[in-house]
Amino acid sequence: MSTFRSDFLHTLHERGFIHQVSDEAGLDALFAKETVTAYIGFDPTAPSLHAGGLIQIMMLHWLQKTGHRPISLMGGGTGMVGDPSFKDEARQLMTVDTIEANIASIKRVFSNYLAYEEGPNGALMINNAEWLRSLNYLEFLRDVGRHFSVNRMLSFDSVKTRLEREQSLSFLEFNYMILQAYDFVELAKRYDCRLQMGGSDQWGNIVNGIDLGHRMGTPQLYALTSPLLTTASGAKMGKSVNGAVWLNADMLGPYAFWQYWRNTEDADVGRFLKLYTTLPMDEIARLVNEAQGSGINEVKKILATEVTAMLHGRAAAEAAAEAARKTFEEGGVSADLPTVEVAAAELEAGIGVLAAFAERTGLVASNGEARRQIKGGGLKVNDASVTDEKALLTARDLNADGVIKLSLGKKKHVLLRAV
RNA sequence: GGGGGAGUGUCCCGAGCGGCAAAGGGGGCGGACUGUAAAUCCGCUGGCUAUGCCUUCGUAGGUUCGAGUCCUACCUCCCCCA
Repeated sequence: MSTFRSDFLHTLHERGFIHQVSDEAGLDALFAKETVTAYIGFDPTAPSLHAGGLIQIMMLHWLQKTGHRPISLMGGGTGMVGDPSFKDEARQLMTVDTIEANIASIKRVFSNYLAYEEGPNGALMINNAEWLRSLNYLEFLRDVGRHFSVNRMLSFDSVKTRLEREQSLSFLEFNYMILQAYDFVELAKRYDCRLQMGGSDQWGNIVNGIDLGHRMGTPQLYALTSPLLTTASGAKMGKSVNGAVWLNADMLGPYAFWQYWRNTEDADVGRFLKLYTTLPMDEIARLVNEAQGSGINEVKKILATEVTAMLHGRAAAEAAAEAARKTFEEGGVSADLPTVEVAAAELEAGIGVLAAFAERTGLVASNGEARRQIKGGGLKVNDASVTDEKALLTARDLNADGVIKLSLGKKKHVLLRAV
């Protein structure tokens, strides 16, 4: 279990990526012997992946880095069905337009982690719409459907909750696992893809693909899943104070992304360094060992900067780190904080604090929320608590840099800039 | 097909004799303590042009001064019988 000969499995294991593998010895031997092609599927359910999906991307990254060929598979076909695994109700069906738009948007982050280039281990970006959308129903049933036992499909944990209580499982969704299995076989045939990876919730779907491969005459296929990641206190990865931690910069800026990692719980720092950065293992060990008490904050900054640098580039990561330093350690104002512009004339006339926090910057959801926060001492203008909900912000509140700093709590800041 | 039960604050779970903006949790947000951590403690957790107004308890009607609460129909789900 713990000693792998191949670079790839050895690396994945020591960094904590492995939850389950279908045939450890066999897969290890394969990786030690030849360049292996492996894939992970991404469903286009939103215009961006979030931090929860980062672990999958990192697995592909290591795959390529250890000399093998990664395939990032976009679910342009499977997205039309929707994966019911471990969901307690059906998702709303997406239109083809939405799916295509989501894929185009999701794709953008991959090139930061994978090299899409010619060559034996150049990464491939593939869309399963390519073969799924043109399937002929009757042919598909006869060629592929006959290999599936409904009895067995009903026994999977991934659909059990749906079957035993709550909501119904539509025939449409029930087909998802068949399509995903078919994808694996199709990729095996077209690209000699031998391994499918994914989150632990994908185990059943992946194993179905292996079985289908047996029946349809592919070489031996393999499954590898990563653990379902939660923080040390049990929260799911990828949620932050403002909602999901999106990877796309237009949905979550580098500064906010950096902040998410900066706020990692102490107990998670070592684990996250291994999973989400490419720092060498001995250096990670050194960092974690040296961090005594509050010294761990320095390590959290390294974590945040490394993770952000991979996604948004080194320069953006360092700008985010610097913005945070000015804001938190000097109590000052950094021009790199999120900024909202207002017309100088409006500011001259005066903008109500409630409007400034709610409508203009969206720091709070409504005027009512702003009032409550004022009562609780949560809103600040230029670092001074707001006590009067009728107060007006005017040009006099602009600081030397021509901005007004609005804060919700200690961590969320937005600058109001007059233009 | 027959019988029984259930759908509650658009994050979730859940109480609710006809006067309810609706108990209690969880989650979330803010405050205190700290280290931009965890744990703990405290406050808040429908909207608004706000001593008032508007919207909310599966959907649509009805009874009533007044309905989450009663009646009718419909939708969805669960359980038992066939």
